[in-house]
Amino acid sequence: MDIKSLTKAEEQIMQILWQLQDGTVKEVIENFKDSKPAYTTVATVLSVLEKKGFVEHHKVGNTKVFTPMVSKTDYTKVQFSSLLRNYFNGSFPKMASFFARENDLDISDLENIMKQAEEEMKQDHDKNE
Amino acid sequence: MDIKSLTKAEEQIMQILWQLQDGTVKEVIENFKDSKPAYTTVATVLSVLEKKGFVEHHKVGNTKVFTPMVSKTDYTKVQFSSLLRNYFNGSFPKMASFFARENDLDISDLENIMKQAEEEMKQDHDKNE
DNA sequence: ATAATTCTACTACAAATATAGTAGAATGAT
DNA sequence: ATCATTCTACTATATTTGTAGTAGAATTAT
Repeated sequence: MDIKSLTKAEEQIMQILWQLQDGTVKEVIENFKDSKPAYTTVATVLSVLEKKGFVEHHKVGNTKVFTPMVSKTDYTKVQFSSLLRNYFNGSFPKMASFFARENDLDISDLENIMKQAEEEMKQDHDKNE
Repeated sequence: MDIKSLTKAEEQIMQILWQLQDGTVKEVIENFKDSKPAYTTVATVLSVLEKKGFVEHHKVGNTKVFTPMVSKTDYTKVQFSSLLRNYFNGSFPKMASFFARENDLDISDLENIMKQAEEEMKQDHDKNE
């Protein structure tokens, strides 16, 4: 089965879980930046995420600890390819030039960016940030 | 007011309108690749899009011709920045290295890609594809 | 001008999304 | 043990999304 899409609320919670590695409902709430949603709201979304295969849980005492089953990297792949396909004709150079234009960068800036990308590549990028 | 997000169905129709420049319900349906939705389905989605400010229409005879009010480029900006921000820490080099890894590219491939990006930049990219 | 076709306006409705309340079980504090 | 707290399970509900039907107006074909 392939990876489903996340809704806004679901994505927000996955972002927190990816960052925490895993967490309880309570911990997820604590990591909400802005206004905290109700405990039950988060619990409900998490159970939807579980149904969708994005998380699993194990119990510690009577508390569920949720763990991502889809890595941020895997979900990134899906999102990235769909953006590339639908908005840049599948061409990464198109995307790069779009970025350059949007930020008023010139050729030398682009070259600089490539250098940084090379640096990034040397690191183990699989832990994602 | 800033640009809202598009749902799947809405996005599909916007993609067609962006491609056609403008079009009637009928023309939009004709441009559906796979199974064509009902006339009224498309009409309903278009009126939602109008409410959201994504399209406007003028009449030709008694037929509505819909025109995008948000350009593909503007919507691309929103989508692109949100992906960059949420999945690459806002760093384009990170995104570039992600792309490189995903496609087993090495440094020289990346340089090549940059060349292509430069070429893209020389063209008038505002008409988007 | 009458029939067939095409569109619009309005309405309908099931499924998904976003959000949260309540009741009661489990756990912890004194 | 009893009270307070914390969690879960289940239920609830408003809103949005996806999809389309129906009635009737406008247009086109004969």
